[in-house]
Order: sequence, then structure tokens, then C-alpha cells
Amino acid sequence: MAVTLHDVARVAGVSIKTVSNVINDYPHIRPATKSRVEDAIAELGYQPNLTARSLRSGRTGAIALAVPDLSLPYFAELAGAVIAAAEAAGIVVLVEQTGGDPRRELELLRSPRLTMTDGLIFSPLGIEQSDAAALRVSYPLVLLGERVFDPGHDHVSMHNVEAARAATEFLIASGRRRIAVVGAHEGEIIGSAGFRLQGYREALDAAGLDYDPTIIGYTAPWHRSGGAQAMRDILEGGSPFDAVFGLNDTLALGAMRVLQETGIRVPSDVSVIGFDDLDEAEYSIPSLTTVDPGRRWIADTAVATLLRRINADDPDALPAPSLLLAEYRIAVRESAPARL
Amino acid sequence: MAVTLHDVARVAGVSIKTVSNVINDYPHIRPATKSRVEDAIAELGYQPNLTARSLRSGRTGAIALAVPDLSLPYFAELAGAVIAAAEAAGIVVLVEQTGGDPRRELELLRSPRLTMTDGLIFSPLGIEQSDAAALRVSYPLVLLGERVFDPGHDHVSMHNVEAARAATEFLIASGRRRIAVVGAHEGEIIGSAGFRLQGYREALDAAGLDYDPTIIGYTAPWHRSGGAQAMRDILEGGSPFDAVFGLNDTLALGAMRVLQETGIRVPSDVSVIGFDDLDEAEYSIPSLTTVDPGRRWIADTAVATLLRRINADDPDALPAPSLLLAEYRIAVRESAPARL
DNA sequence: ATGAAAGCGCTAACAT
DNA sequence: ATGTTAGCGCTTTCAT
Repeated sequence: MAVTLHDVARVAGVSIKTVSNVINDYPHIRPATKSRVEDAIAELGYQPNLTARSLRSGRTGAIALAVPDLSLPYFAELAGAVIAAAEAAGIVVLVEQTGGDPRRELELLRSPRLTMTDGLIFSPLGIEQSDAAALRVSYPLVLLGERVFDPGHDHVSMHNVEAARAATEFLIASGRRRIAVVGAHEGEIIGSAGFRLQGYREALDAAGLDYDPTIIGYTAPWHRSGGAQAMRDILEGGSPFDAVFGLNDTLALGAMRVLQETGIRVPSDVSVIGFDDLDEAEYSIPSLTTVDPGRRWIADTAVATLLRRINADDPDALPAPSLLLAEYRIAVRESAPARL
Repeated sequence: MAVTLHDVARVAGVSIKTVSNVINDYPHIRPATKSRVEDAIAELGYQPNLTARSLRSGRTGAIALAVPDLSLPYFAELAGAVIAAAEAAGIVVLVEQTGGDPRRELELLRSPRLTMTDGLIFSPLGIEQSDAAALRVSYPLVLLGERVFDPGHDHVSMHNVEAARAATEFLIASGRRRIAVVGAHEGEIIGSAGFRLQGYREALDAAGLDYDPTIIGYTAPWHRSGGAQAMRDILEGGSPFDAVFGLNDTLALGAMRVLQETGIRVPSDVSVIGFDDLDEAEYSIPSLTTVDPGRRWIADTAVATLLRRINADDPDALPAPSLLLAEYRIAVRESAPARL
């Protein structure tokens, strides 16, 4: 069926080893032999069978990336950045969607599917501290997102607490005092929502402002509709506020829409800040001030770190698993100007 | 290193064939033998090596998906839908980004990488009619997007002309007469921009309205910023208009932002309609009326069609390559109400 | 109902 | 500088 090394070897009048040498740029080949082989390859349209190569070499040249859902813009942009970084390194990416479901996340970690890849970049959402044992796997693994697990893994994440604190301080510095939050998770300590809320409280404390639970809006799914609903809850509560901190951009965008519906003007009545710096933050009406958490750096670093583990000759000779945190910055746009 | 069939066979006291039979649910196995093997599998934590299975069976259980860029929301949502459809069929998806660059698209079609997959779902953007020969590949291939090539391939697409005509007719029926277009491509006949513009012109013709080139905005990249720029061009031209047809949602969203900046109100002054029905169309301010082109159906159908080719015992016994077109509908929201 | 043996296409070890 | 051989882990004949 397909052209194999043997076919090329026969046509070129050499052994398959020589053909293999040519393909793999082995240095000591007579130019005449080399060109004869290359001609045969071109003539037959030979392409190496990567499955066979993988079986023999133990390397597939592919990695897996597991994210909750590509329809969430943050993860779509993250996946795009990971694929681009992997391609630059000559490897391909198998993308899995877990839906943030802990059962599917655990299943994925033990899936035989992973034998088709050299390692996994995993952005968990549903699994918990008690599932940490499931992360002790035999293949190279890099975790993304919140560090809710014991050490022992390379982990690439962002400065959630500090960045959220900086976002809140930015609003305070611009003159706001009653800052509502959209997207909190009831009782969560560890996790994006918990960390960002903590940063928010630290900023309030430092400024001597009181924490007012009546302007904290809760929603589990971080969609726009969740942000809209949480914003409505706060409005119905009746407590005044002069700014909104959306714990991510889609929440902020959903909240902004509800404000607009209600006749509240952004930013003249209420400032709005988000978190993620999605592409669309630049084009919303008004454009969204937000925290750029360093997504591109996260993707590049995750791939580089995974490849370092994969390529390690002696796995134990490698540096200990590390927590790598991206730099953040505040992207100032219209929804929350630096001064009112 | 890893546990193999041989290890399981040794522990269970059977041959590897029997273990293989158990794994593959071969019916004629003595229950006692079967449970002995299953115990050994559990005890050793055996997992089949899918690379070896692929080499022997000729099937990888993976397909490739090539799209321009996951940071474009349409393709992110499409990719998510394809991965979900594939997962339901028990296969995984290797995602490639071409950037819409014809060179990379052509390269991809001949990439040895594809030997790691059973087939390809390809959404081309850059290659042209003259590259049609490159599409005559030896592996199963399903094309997505505009049918700019000769037949001979399964192709899953949308009713571009009709849907664009319907969108335009919707605006006309609502009372609009001067409908600007944002996102046209200079001189393009075949392609999303060309087809949708054609549908627009057909609707104008049918309604007895003149086509006015001064309210057609051109932009090659279908980003929000492109939509914004094309909208500005039209405004600078000074010709009046009472509606905007964005040839996709991001263009429409970018245009809407410029209208708002200029003090033009949507929809009271100008109606805006898009095309794609992205998740975000529902949450923009105002929410965006748009054409739902049947993305979910497209993803399901592309996967099902590709799998049919892959699973064909006799490739020639299959139905001829077909052009499959999704049903469309207009999602009516605030930016263009049915009646003003 | 189970086993023995071959071989998918390649790379690695060892020859020469 | 090139050839020979073995074998990665599995499925698939072919036996029994």
C-alpha cells in the first residue's frame, strides 16, 4: 500500500539502514549514495510512517492539551498559544475538552490515549485537593491554572492574588470606593475565584475600606450570562456601588451589559474592570479595562517546561518541579480610566 | 518499563493472544480465563500501547483538524464542536493552525504528521483554485468552508448566498433601505466574502433597491478591528445608510463599536446584523442579530462523514463525494429588530 | 477456547 | 560508509 523504507531501498539499490540514515541526516554518507536515495524518495513519494517511528523510538512527537472548553474564549486563546508554541518546537497537539467535570478529568489522566503522546499539559477545573493522588502519573505532566495540589509537579500559573489586588487598587486610585465583585464562588479559598477575591480584600484592607458582602455577586459558571445574573442580583440587593470588578472578562462583559440595560453608564457612573485581557476586551463598547495575566508567556513556558521533562535523559537529573508565575499588567481602556 | 501484554499473559498464565482477546471483547473465552486475565490487568495496571496497536491495525483512532486560528472565535467554537463530536465517536483530535497562509496549508496537506491520524478535516482559507491538485491526497479528507475547489471531496459547508440574502431581506423587511456592508473583499467571487456579498446583491435586486458601492466597506482580515476600520471608511465617505450587514459577527461587533463612538445609535438610527451566531452575539451591547449558519451541524456532519470514509471496507463502494449544506436561521436580537 | 508465529515500519546495536 | 539483525507491543492469520 504505502511506500516504505524497503521500497526506497530497493529502488535506490541500498539497504534500509542507509535510507534511514539519509532521512535522519546521519553525517557519514557518500554524497552519491545520498542523492541516489533522495531521488528514490522523491520518485516514490515516500513519507516516513510516524506511527512506526514512534513505536520504535518511544517518542510520538505529540503532546496532549486538556482544557475545560474551547468555547470559553480564555481557553481558546490559551489553546491557540499552546499549539503555536508546540509547532515552533516541531510537535503537534492533541486537544481534549473535559468540560471541567472532575470525573472526566480523572478519567483523562488515566486514559490509554495518552500513550499516543509524550506528555500532557493539563488545565484542571473540577478535581480537588483530595484527588491529588491521581496526578501522580508516570508520564511528563505540566499543570496550568490554580495550584490547588501538592507540589511534585511543574505548574505554570499567574499571580492571581497580587493581580486582583492590583486591579482593585487601580479602581481605588481612580477614586472609586464601593467596588462590587462579580463571579465569586461561595466559600472558595483555593481557586481562581477564591484567590482573586482575596486580592480584592487585601486591597480594600490596605486602603482602609470595609468589605461589604452585599455587593459581592456569586455565580459558578464564568460565562457572560453568569456575570449578567450576578450583576442583577447585586442591583436587586439595592446597595450602592461605583465600580465593578469582574473576576474574568466574560463576567465583566456580562455585568456591563446589565448596567447598560439598567441605564447605568460605564464609566461615568460605574467603572468596570475585568481579568484575562481577551482579544474582545479591546473591542467591547466601551472597551474593557482588564488584567493581562500573561497568557502568551504561560503557553510558551508550559510547552518549554514539558519538553524539558520529555527530553531529559535522566529524569532524576532535572531540576525539581517548579511553580512558574507569569508577570501581569493592567490594560487600561475605557471602562475604567485611570482618573475619572 | 511499561507493562505489556506479555507481562499480563505471564501473570495470568495464558498466552498474549488470550489477553488480547479479553481486551478486544472477543466472545469465545471461558469466564474463568477471562476473569484471571482481568485480575492480572488490574493487578499490573496494564494499559494498551496505542502506538503499537496503530502500527499493527493501521488505525490510529485520531483525526487531524486544521483551522486558520483558534483566536478567531468562529474557529474556536467550530473546533470545540468537532472535538466534542469526535469524542462521542471515541476518537481524538489533533488540532493544527494554518494562519490561513496558503504555503502552510499546502505543507500541511503533505505533512508526514498526517500518518499519525486516520484522516483530516480541513478548513482552508489561503489556497486557491489552482491548488486544487494538492487536495488529491491518499487519506480521507473532508473540507469545510467555501467550495472553491473541484468536486471529488466530501465538503461540508453552509448556504452562504441564501443566508446572506435572507439576512439582507430581513433588514429590508424591517424597513431599512440603505444597507451598508462591512467586510467585503475586493474582486472576490468565490469565498465567504464573495458569496455573502452576492446574497446581499440578490436581495437588493429582488427588492428593487440600487447597489451603492460607496456604502460597501472592504477589509481583508475578518477581525473586529477590520470591521471598525471598514465602518470608519464608510462614514468618512459620507453616504447615508440606515443599516449595516457585517459579513461576520466580529466585523459587525467592530462596526457597532465605531457607530457608538460616532454617536450613532443602534438600532434606533442604524440596524446591525452579523453572520455566525457566536456565543458572544448574545451578550454584546446591544445584543447582535445574526445568522446562525448551523455550526454545530457542520461539526457533527464533518466528523460523521470522515468516519464513514475511514471505516469503509471498500473505499470505492462508498457514495460519491458529496456537498453537504447546513440549515441556517436568523437569530433576532436587539441590534436589528424585526420591526423598528 | 486457546496458542504459536509472523509482521506492521521503523530505529538501534552491532557488524563489516 | 553501509549492511544485518533484532525488536518496539500489538493484532492477525493459522493451528490445535
